[in-house]
Amino acid sequence: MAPQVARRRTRAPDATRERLLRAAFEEIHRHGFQAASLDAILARAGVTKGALYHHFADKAALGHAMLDEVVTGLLLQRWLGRLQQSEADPLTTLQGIFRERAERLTPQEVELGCPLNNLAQEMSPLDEQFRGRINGTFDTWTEAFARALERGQANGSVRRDLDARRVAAFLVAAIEGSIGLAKSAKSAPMLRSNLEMLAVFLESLRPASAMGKLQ
Amino acid sequence: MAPQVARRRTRAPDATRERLLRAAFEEIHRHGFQAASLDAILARAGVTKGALYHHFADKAALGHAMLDEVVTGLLLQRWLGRLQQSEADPLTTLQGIFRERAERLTPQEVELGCPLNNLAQEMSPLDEQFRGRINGTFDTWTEAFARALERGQANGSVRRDLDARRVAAFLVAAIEGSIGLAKSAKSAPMLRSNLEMLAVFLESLRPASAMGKLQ
DNA sequence: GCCACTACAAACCGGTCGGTATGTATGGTG
DNA sequence: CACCATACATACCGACCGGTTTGTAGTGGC
Repeated sequence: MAPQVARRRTRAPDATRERLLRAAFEEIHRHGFQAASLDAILARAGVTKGALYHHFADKAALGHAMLDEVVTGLLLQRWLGRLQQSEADPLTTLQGIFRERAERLTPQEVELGCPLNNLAQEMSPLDEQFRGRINGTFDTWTEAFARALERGQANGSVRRDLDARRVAAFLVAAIEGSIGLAKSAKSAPMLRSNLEMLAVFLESLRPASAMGKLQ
Repeated sequence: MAPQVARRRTRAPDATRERLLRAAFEEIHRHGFQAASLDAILARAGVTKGALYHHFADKAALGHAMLDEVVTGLLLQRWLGRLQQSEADPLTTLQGIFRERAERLTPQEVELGCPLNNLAQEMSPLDEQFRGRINGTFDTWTEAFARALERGQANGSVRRDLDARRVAAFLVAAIEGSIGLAKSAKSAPMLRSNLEMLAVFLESLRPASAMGKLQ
């Protein structure tokens, strides 16, 4: 019943799966999860529905795998890649990260926004599985910032009267909000300005004794 | 061909239109614009497709009208209602607004997030008409904050080395990011914490000469 | 070199979507 | 009171959606 006339390439299941994940990422990044069409994803990946449903149970499973295997890694690499191995004090390191992100903005980042936050805003009220995974990544991110701040508190480079966890959560929220507003305004300068404001804000987290040499 | 058996109530075109706008607002707030079903909106409004397409050209027109006539007003009322008539200095007024919002959080606000930002994140890359309207509202909001800060700069209650417009844009972005992250975390305390952090941040915008009496 | 199983390809399906065609009840106007 | 534009209600449509079924080509193990 299936004519089977078309190309049949050499088999490469892992590569096929990754092509699907990447195509799903790109389609979903632009259209959102619900509005992303499987046919569009398949066309972009260059495979057929048979391949998709061989590798994934349904559209939701594709979305979950895409989150776990594409989005989370990308985000954590972008925003806390240099956080662990940096030898500077945590605030300087964070400022460096923010300013590096501001410099390296791609047009896609401004136009489409943060893939994690996009999914969060779309899916959180609709699907607990999505919300749980997304929130887990936000939590990892926040925890990493918080631990960096705590290290700074331990060695005296960060004010000790702060709740590191709450400051970290604020930073993540401000980053995502800045990306989102810049996307709505289609303005890379707006995003750069907000990231710079965050870097300046970080300066206010240094102990008073350290303020002198910086002003 | 149309049996016309059902109830036909008294005519009230304005009320019907408003019922449609309100139903659209609620469905879209939860599901997003693209995923919001016209049938669900009609069921919620208690009218039929004939009524909808009598009042609006298509789904997009309904969305645009809903933005202009429901969302924008709601947002500006929430976030800059008391900004004009307050007699306190602008920073204190803004702190009051943030803390009042933190106290008056409804479960719906935390679960569903900001309707304007939801639409912004979903529709900005897909539809210039949506993006333009949404961005206009963000702009009005930012401008109102900026003008309040400028008034403070004029009367000496706000530092003059700040770019009021950029600070205002940062505030709006941080607010939206905070709402978005709290929605993902399903956490009203997180939103309250972030709004409080913003209020504290505002304190740092006072001139140095005014710092003494506050610390 | 055959075989069993994996990794797909292609056709197909019911359901839902936004949108339209058509008809009619309502209520102001002459 | 006749008329007619307005304000709907209902039935219907093609397109597309996610998902399933069916068939088969590639491929490692023996």
